[in-house]
Amino acid sequence: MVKCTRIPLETGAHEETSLSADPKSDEARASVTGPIEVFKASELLAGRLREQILQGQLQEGAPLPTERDLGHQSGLGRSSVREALRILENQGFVSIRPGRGGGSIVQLPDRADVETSLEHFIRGRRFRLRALIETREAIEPASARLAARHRTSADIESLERLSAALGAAFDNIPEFLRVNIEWHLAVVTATHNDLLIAFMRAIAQAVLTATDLEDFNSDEVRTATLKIHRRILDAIIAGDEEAAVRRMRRHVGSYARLVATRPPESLEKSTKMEL
Amino acid sequence: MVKCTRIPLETGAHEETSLSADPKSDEARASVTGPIEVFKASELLAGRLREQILQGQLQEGAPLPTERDLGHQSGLGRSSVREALRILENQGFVSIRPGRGGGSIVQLPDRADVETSLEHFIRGRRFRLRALIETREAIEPASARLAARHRTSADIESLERLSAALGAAFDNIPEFLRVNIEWHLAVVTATHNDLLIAFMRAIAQAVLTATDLEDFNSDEVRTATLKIHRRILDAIIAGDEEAAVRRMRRHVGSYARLVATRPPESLEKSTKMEL
DNA sequence: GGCCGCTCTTTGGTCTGACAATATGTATTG
DNA sequence: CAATACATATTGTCAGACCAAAGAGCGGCC
Repeated sequence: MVKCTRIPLETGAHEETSLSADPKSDEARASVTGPIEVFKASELLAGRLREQILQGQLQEGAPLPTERDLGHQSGLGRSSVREALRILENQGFVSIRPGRGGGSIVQLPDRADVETSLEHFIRGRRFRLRALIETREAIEPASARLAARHRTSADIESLERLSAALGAAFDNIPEFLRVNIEWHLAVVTATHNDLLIAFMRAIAQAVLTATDLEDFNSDEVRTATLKIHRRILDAIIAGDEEAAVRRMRRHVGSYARLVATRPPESLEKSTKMEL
Repeated sequence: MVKCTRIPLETGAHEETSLSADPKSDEARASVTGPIEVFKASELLAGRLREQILQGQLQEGAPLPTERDLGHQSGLGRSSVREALRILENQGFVSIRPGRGGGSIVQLPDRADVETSLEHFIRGRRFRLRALIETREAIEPASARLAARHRTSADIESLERLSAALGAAFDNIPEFLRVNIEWHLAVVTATHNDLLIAFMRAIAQAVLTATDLEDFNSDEVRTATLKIHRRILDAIIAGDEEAAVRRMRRHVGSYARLVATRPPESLEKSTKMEL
């Protein structure tokens, strides 16, 4: 039985290249063909299904055919179909459940998928503390502005609760740091901008572990943190965008300066360290 | 042969729950066990290998054992091993080549992996034009500052080249928009911050298609674009962070205002439209 | 001796068929 | 009628086979 090329999908790398055409010009043949990409059957099937999902031909919640049916329909074996589904599952396009009535149901990638991807990226490239801080300085002030613009009463309530929890954890430094991150996440959540939320959540964990082992959380720093948090939150509640962004910029900026003035060794330590 | 539970990996969901313990209290048994997560063999293996890579026990460039060897070592069948490798490949942790001397070699997820993930996310959730613009307004001004701080001569050269190309494409609107995006990408690239670069690249394509079909690219708008680009670039070259961030903020802000004042229908159109 | 081409071997890519695990539906039985 | 047991559909996994790709090594030719 023919193996590869019998796939009845539009392969995309099949375009009738007519190898027998123009066989004379043997020299001066300067890269008529770009680097030919070879696609695996599973990748082709996954791509095809993904495109159907993205273009709305497969609605969210719709069930895909069973693995065996997909195999018959596409002319592929079950293992190839399964690998395709594994790809889609990993990318967040289907969720698969075993058992009767199970199968693959269509969904769209959500924040969590982006977050794990970003998390892998950040964890993989250590050394990125500078990039993390710079990114925070980009995202958080803008988020404060958007939070002031879009915050709901639920957002405010959540922020107030976290603020109280932060004050209560004043003497428990690890807890203080944890709640602190949560507070910052709550600000970004109040933007109701999934893109910013996903990005901030992804770097939050990394920021936490980077700051955790540091001792630059003196009483004064923590007291100042509580104070500026209060003022930022007031601005957000009042809907004062300019004040919110200004105060948040100062807040994360002072943190960044604190990190920047640390002796390199301690940074070494924290960044090498797990991240 | 035993099937599932014989996996010699630390399953993580195996913890000796001792089903026979305390069989008397039949009522009032309030959730002793959280929701038990069931892991597939391929997921376990993929997770184990991923962790080894992230913790440096498997260096970048190191070859993994062959699929058959991995199967023997883990006690799994080859199909399970292959599905695990498909996951890792998809996440950017290995690259696989067929043929003799081929196999799986370890690598770390790079920008491209993050970008595809973000791209899927953005394409999946249409309706996100507001989020895209807000994110641009967060990222680009900050990027301008960092570009002014970290730009190299190569960055400047690239930006100058794109500026010239943008001027040359003044009358070719699609080309103008394309080069325009490239110019903005070049600014972010000059930050040398992979996180910001990945994020911007991911939204760039979406921004382009969202703005493409709009007619709010009048002569005046394009002329103004060229002018402000010049001024931003001057600030970046001069290393004037404050000017760079201020001008860039005005630039993307005016764009955002332009979009915001459009009649909703046209936004409808562009956002529904493919993205 | 050095280069070209052939074959050989290793490796991933795919198919097939079988059985296990799982979850739902349905009949059976007290 | 409810609880239980069985039937069934579907994913999860394994084993073995063969195909396809691509470097390794060998041999022949100049």
